[in-house]
Amino acid sequence: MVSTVVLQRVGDGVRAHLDDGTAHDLARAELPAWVAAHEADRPRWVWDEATRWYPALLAAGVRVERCTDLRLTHAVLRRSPHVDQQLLAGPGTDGWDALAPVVAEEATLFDLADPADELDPVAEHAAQQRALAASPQRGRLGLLLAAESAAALVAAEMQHAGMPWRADVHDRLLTELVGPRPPAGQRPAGLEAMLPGIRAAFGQPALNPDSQVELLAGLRAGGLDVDDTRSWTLREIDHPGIEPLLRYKKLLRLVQANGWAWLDTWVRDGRFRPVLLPGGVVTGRWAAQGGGALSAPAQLRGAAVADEGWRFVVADVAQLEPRVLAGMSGDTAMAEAARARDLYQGVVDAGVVATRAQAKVGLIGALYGGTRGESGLVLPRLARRYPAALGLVEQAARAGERGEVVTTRLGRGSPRPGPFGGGDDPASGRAADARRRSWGRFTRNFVVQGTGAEWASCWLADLRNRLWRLGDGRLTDRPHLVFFLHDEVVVHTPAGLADEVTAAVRAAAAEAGRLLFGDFPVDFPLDVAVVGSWAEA
DNA sequence: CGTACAGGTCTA
DNA sequence: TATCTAGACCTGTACG
Repeated sequence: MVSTVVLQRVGDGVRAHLDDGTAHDLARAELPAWVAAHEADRPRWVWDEATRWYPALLAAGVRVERCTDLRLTHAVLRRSPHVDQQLLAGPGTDGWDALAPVVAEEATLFDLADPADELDPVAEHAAQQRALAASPQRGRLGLLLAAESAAALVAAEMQHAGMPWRADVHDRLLTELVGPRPPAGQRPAGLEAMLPGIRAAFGQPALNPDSQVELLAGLRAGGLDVDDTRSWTLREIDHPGIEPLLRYKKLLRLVQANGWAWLDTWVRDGRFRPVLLPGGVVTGRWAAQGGGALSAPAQLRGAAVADEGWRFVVADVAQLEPRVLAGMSGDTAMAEAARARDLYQGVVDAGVVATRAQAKVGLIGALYGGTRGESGLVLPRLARRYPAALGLVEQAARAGERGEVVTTRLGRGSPRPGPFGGGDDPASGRAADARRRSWGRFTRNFVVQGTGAEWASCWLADLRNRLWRLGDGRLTDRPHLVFFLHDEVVVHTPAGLADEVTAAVRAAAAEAGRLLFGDFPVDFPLDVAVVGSWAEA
């Protein structure tokens, strides 16, 4: 019975190292069947990097339960202050540091030149295991490594399945907003028709709102005292031309970012498949490439439609980060407020502030380091009532200002700052202070955003396994994840299993809370919707 | 003429 | 007296 199998590319083939010390050489084409046969033992598959292995397995219909993604785990261990870096050091360290995921499909054509082939996954795995075992935080770090690796599996599976996306619906939505698709290089008719009114309103017959420079000049020539053309700047101005101009800018932006060109580029065979990169952000959040997956516009989510006979289960956790802060600081008063479905209302009900809006800006200010305006006004009251929570982020900020590394709940370390500079003259001293405070805001947010990302990875990892057990057959025959964005998931499921999926999503959230915070009573209530289209959630 | 950057806007 | 975290990505424009 093997518990670990390290996979390594050797020439054109694959060498599988079992933990009984034996190794098996396989042809590349034999791998999926071999993995499928051994998956019955539920081993942990260890590979250099999931995007170099898992897509081909999924394409062959093979799903694995567990893996170690050495690139991701290496990155975590390298930056964690809880790890003795000497134990990780070796001749391959620089190579592992530099290893990048395979993003473009064409990259696989250049397999032969892949720098990953120079790396030794067996040696790296052994070094990582030694470093982990020697860490005083091995429990939490081990959980983080497992969660990070599971996230790599989720990302590959989501790309494999794709988000159902109806090009015809998308086209209809666009047409309703700006008219039918125009010839390349032309404005849609709906936008073109808005121009005369806007130009007349500002008395600028040649005004071109598509150019920021021309728009700014035109508005100033028309008598408006503005220094930029941002929406929130223009919104403050009382002028009859502003409303149609803002409407024009919003529609133009929509067409430019998610119009027909987006559809042509990113939707194939009824699926939207962005490249998703777990751990792609320093805080541990996922990054994405292609199709602007991190900013999928709410306005067009109606084009995401579940297949015939299928449904979406859309779930998001409200106010994830304040809840995470309550858990990691052990602040029982804030956990009490988090018992409410709406944490901000919980703060109001506790008599800390008068309105929900105050609770929201106050807490967001605490997480981001805002001190101005409304946020600054209510901060002292929050600090009195929630000393542990506010103290934790305050300490993280001070540590960052001193140039120290801060860590998340599970031990992800923040990057080290560059030199803050400074000098004898007042100007450079002020600049250095500004950089210090700026870095403090970053570390303040790092501990919370990063722990939020850890909670989300644990949620995903557990949910993934629950979903698998709900169905039969291949991944895309069963309920499966199709989208994830920081604190929101979309599951595509046969309609008959939607209720079970809903229960699974909730159970996984509860499990994630236990994994991170043990018995500490902080809730992570979900908003869950079973819908036919993403827009209905 | 290709690249880099500024400005802007979308997401959590 | 300070423009509050993390991203992606589009266009127009300046630059080498």
